[in-house]
Amino acid sequence: MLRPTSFDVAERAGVSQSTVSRALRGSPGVNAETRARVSAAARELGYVVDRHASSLRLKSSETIALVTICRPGEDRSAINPFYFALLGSIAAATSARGFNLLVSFQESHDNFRADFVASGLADAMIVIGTTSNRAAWQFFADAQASGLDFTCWGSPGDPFHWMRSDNEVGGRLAAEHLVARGRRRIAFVGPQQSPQRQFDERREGFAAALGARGIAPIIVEPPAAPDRHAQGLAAAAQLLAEHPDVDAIFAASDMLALGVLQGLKDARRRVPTDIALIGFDGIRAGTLVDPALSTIEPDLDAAGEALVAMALEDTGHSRSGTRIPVRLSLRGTA
Amino acid sequence: MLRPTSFDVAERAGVSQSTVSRALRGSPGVNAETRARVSAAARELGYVVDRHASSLRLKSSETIALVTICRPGEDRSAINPFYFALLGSIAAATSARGFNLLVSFQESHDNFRADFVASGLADAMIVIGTTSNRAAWQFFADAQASGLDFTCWGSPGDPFHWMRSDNEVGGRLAAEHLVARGRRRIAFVGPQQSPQRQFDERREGFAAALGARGIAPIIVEPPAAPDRHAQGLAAAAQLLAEHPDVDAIFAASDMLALGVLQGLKDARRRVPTDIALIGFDGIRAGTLVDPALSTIEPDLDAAGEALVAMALEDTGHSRSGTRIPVRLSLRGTA
DNA sequence: CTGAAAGCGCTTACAG
DNA sequence: CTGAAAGCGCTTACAG
Repeated sequence: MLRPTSFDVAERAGVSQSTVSRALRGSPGVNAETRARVSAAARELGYVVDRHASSLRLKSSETIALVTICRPGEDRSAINPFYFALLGSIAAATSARGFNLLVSFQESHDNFRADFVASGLADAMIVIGTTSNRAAWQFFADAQASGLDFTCWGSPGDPFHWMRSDNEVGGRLAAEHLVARGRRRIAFVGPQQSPQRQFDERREGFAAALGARGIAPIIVEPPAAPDRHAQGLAAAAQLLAEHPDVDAIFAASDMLALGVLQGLKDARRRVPTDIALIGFDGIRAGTLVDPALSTIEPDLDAAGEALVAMALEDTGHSRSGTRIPVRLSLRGTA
Repeated sequence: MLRPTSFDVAERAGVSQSTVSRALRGSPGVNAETRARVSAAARELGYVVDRHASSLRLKSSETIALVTICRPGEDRSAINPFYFALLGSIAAATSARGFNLLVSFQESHDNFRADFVASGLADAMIVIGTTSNRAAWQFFADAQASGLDFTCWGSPGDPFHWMRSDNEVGGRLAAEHLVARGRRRIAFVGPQQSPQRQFDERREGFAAALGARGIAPIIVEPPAAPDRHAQGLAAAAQLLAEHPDVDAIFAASDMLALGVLQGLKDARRRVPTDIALIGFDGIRAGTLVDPALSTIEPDLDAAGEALVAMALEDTGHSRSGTRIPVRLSLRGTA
């Protein structure tokens, strides 16, 4: 028999179908012996509750939908590994609740889609991914304006319920460390024109802490390039040309930092001897380069847990604005 | 009104509920004017078909379940990026069919789970992930022995329907390139005791091509270590100690190769001048190191597409054994 | 503590 | 071409 139903289990256990349902759901007030008999029958038949029937009845699917926004035309291996790691930690938090995780990578109007909750497929939606895809964030902003509710990672702007790293603290930690190591000609490399606030927050925390020590950072807007790594590479070249005496760099993300690192090597600058470097994100690839990248590392487990908790909260997203703690992870470059 | 139903749409459009269903599903034999009226009413109400009701009726969920096996205790950012990239390409292939993707990361008996199809949540299941978690592969082998059907990436052994890279060709391409560049003291670094055949295939293709040119490779079993990168690091040290005159290395995976590269640098060997290096997988991190890692790169788009097609086939997995094409991607190390 | 029955929101065979 | 009705497999209020 393919796919036995609760009626089959009932027949085998010699009880009614309603009793099977109650016994298997762990409802109170089912005789222990009856429950055991039902469980045995279910096991023998290989019975598994039909989730569609169950969800239809309960009006809840115990599923989270996770949308990851990509750059148009980008292949999957080029997606910033930070988002994959975040996806993994969201999956862990989802699974810890006994929920399922539906994932969707979206990049253009061809595949923008936000109806996971409307169709009943998911109880809540989380949106993460590149800040650089404006069409995508616009699509979700419009969806939210039409009454759709969801939670984002990052700072896509005002209409969203968001959750993000403690970016200012991260900037301050980087600044304090560089100054304590005697660096004085210090640069910040990061997008100034991003529609999202994350990079601004990192720069502001960094600049404020430097300012308190009487230092004004050199600010470098990365030149246009197809991805953050290429931007970092170009930014390093530009920075060295304009400020050859720079002795420390804080990059707004690890992918930028890895590009900067390559740019410094190409220019024969020694890292960290000549120039110290700190990134932001804590991606694994930072440990694979030489010297290994020092970075501000958000607590990803906490991020996944907080995103899922916030998405599932129906009380007006009271936790919107919660900050994920960060720490300075010192490896080779600073 | 929260979540309008097809009855609400019917009332607004002045037709019966069955007509709404037919119109929205694109059934033939619905008057064009009626269809337009129904579509308009649905749009106005923000109606979306309930997927649970629909799936229950149709006995099909248009969803693929993807299980990614992890190392126990490993955090999400440590998962081999190859599997994240494969996940992304599977998501693309799934989405191209209009299917949903349910993902589950599993690492131990605490969260092993294979009932996605049995519960109706998914129409098919794909299993990918680390070859090193024997308990996990044993769990899925047992599940398959009990009649569960699914498709795997890699070569977990006989009971599975699998799909994998053209590993022998990859080994041959690496060998031919190294010999053509004049290398003669050539090593293979890779696990010999893996329960999976992938690494063996890469070694066999490599050794056969070298053999045809009268060269016998040095075979290095990586020492035990917590992950492939650490294994590669240790393997490089061991290889240099035992065969200081080695002039080329083919590593069975990119993460191993990145460890080897670091080990060579630590030993002050110049890459590729003194020693050439080729990895396998084409992960993004290989482009971030200096020099960038040359590698055998499987066609991930083809892999995702083939895995989904195979999982969805119900005709006895006739495509089992299909090989994903690979190409030699020459970057800096060889 | 257990059973008969209603109903979740669809899809489609059947009748017209 | 359209409508009334059955039924997918559950959960639970209601009755006993």
